Amino acid sequence: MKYTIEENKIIFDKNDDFDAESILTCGQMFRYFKTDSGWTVITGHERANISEKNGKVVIECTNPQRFIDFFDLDTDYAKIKSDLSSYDVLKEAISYGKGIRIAKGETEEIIFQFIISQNNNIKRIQKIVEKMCEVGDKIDEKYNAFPSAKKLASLPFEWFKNLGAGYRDVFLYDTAKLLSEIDLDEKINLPSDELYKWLISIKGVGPKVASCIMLFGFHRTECFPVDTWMEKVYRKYFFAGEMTRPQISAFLQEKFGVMSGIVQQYLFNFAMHNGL
DNA sequence: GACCAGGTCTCTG
DNA sequence: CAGAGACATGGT
Repeated sequence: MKYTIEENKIIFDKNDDFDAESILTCGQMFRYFKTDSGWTVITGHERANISEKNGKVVIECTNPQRFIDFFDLDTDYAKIKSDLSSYDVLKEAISYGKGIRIAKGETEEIIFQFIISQNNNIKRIQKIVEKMCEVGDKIDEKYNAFPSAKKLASLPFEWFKNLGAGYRDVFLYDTAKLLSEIDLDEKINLPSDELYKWLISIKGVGPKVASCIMLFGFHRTECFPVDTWMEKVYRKYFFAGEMTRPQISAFLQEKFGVMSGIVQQYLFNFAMHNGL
């Protein structure tokens, strides 16, 4: 996508390949906020305010380079959508969510946040996440960063109990200890099968959460997370016999290859917002 | 007051 | 390996 950088702003023409609301609310991140002029999104220690003015999209932010990467602006989503539209079953979902892009989240916070997401709803996930951010580094007057694993590992179990996270509190506590003792950067270049095995070895991380972490936290687009919504989608549009969720994931992954994660987001977004 | 939410863990056959 | 039940909490 063509864009220009002016000081702390990324600016480009309003177009069909970028829709802030779709990108932020399609279930790949949790720290976004509706504002008077548009949206605010937080990733790591960076903040962006997205608005539209005179046919331009303006991303005013703490770090333009980070948000060019975060919003994957150098990837050609027009071509991706064009290619994927050869599948009839995807046309409606792509048309509905045409402005979606897969964001590149911060790995560590994605791990914590998707552990919270299991058997939970997005509103409550956000509430718990923001509660955790009370102990995060200050970004500005209004927002804090999500706390680091090291910071979390320094807090007593009692603190986790009071998050309102329910039975997931022990998962968060254990994961904080675990992540504070390793170097996540060493995981970035692991082959996907090894990365997956490592992730599901974490308590509270199963096949679905591991897939989400790989897709949103490691940008492994060959992953196909299957949750309640995707199971419904499978039954309605792809049914090829009774399967468990991991089997459905493998089946669709086989079908869509490296496009899996992107396909999944179009379908998930469409299913969630249209109820199926 | 069930039922569900971007599931996972543990135990069992 | 697949199936069943438990699991905290908050919203319809």
